[in-house]
Amino acid sequence: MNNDFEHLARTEHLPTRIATQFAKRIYDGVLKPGDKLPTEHEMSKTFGVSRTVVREAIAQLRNEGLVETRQGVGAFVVERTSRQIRLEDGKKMDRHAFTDLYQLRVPLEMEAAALAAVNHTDAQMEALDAAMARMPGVKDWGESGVTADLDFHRIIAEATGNDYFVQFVVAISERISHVIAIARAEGPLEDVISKTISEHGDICEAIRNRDAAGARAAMLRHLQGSAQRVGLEFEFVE
Amino acid sequence: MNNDFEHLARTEHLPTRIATQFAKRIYDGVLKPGDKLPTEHEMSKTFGVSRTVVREAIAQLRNEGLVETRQGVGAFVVERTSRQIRLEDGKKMDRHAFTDLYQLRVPLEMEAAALAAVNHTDAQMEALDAAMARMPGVKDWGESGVTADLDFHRIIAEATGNDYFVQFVVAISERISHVIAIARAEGPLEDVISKTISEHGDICEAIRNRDAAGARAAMLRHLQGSAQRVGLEFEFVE
DNA sequence: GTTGTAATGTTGTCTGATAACCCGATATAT
DNA sequence: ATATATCGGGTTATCAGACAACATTACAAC
Repeated sequence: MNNDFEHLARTEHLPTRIATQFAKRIYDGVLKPGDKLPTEHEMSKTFGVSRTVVREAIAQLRNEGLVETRQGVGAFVVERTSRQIRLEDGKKMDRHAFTDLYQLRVPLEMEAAALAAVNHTDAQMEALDAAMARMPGVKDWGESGVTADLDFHRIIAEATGNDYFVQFVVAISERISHVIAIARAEGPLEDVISKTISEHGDICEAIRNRDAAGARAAMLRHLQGSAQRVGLEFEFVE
Repeated sequence: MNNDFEHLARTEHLPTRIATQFAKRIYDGVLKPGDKLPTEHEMSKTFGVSRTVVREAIAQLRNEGLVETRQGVGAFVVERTSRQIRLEDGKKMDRHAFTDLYQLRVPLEMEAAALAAVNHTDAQMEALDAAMARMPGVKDWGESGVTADLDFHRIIAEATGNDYFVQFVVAISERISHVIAIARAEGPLEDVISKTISEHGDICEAIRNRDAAGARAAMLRHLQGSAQRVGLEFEFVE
């Protein structure tokens, strides 16, 4: 069987090529929400591939939240408002991508800290204290250290009362922390930990006092300190 | 053939059930990065489903960025640092989810405006002016109005020089704008448009003058104004 | 007019086969 | 002895055709 994809990347496998093609049509508005995609049989015929491949392509679109399938009926383009928010990011985590991601992280976490200061519950404050209490026990910056740091940031995000912050902060900080754990620090470990604890403490206190501006500032100092400890420059416009 | 999924939701179709199961194992650390998944044949046998289903399940995991497959070798759990950033968001866009998303948008776009003020190129400034010039022609807040507004915000994001901002801002503002287009405004359309133009103008000028703080403030005013025009309250901690 | 039923089209799943590919083992050549 | 070439087994990728499950529509029966 001949296929019609000579103009596309040879490396990508068939289902991805087809899915990409339809994704483009959807984003470009050629296929509008509610529109029905061709049947699997039709697509199989027009693209010159087996139904297996077509099905996998459609599954991909479904996973990306672009279409939804109904058995016995067909595949339909979903409403824009109910699409997933997702970031493609094939990029390697080189130094450049890393600083860019860090740059995005900063305003998010600052705002999260501010909102947490205003909105946190008593239970969340306790959870934050508990997370802090775990820090001094950290002996290396492997699993336990990273996890403890991650927990701290996640709990703050949760204290905003806004689930979007939790998802974004967790996704981003998780990714960054693991890089940090590898790219690791200049200077002795004790210094890193003690400084981290001290900065976390500042944030903690500001939140406890429901001091939004203070929390924001403390978070900025922490992120700047953390970045500096791994020898990273990032631009934050005052 | 009998299957072993009675304990799971009956509604989900087979591939999703299997994929979910493996995703859980990965997130729980039972399967660590680098680990090899069972072969398709094995999984087919142990789960009591056909290889078609297994393949689709694996494709789903691959789309979620959790595993990567190598032809002739197998499927492997990917490193955490190279996983996609993605936000699950099955939620309906009710008023509550909308304000939450808006709350996330604000600090992002403020920072984007500030960075754009510092980093923009001449070409990007021209693109911004061009986008502004298109606004007065908007007659309704349907396709053209939404697109023009979206363009404005996207160009600012691009002017940060940081691709992550582009992706986040586009994903979020796109989603919000389409809701706004529907939920539409109290008050006459001319007012909405003229106010939008005026606020965009302020942002534009601040960016032109490379006034980061001004851009940030102007963006905040714009977002607050925009929210207010659709009768939305949101919390932004000063 | 409503309800039951058959027909049809579509997605979901199954089965078995072939092609493309990777990797290690063995054989061969230098 | 080392390097290279070839082969074989295992795995994923794709193909082909079938049946099952489900939705929609049209039509028949009441």
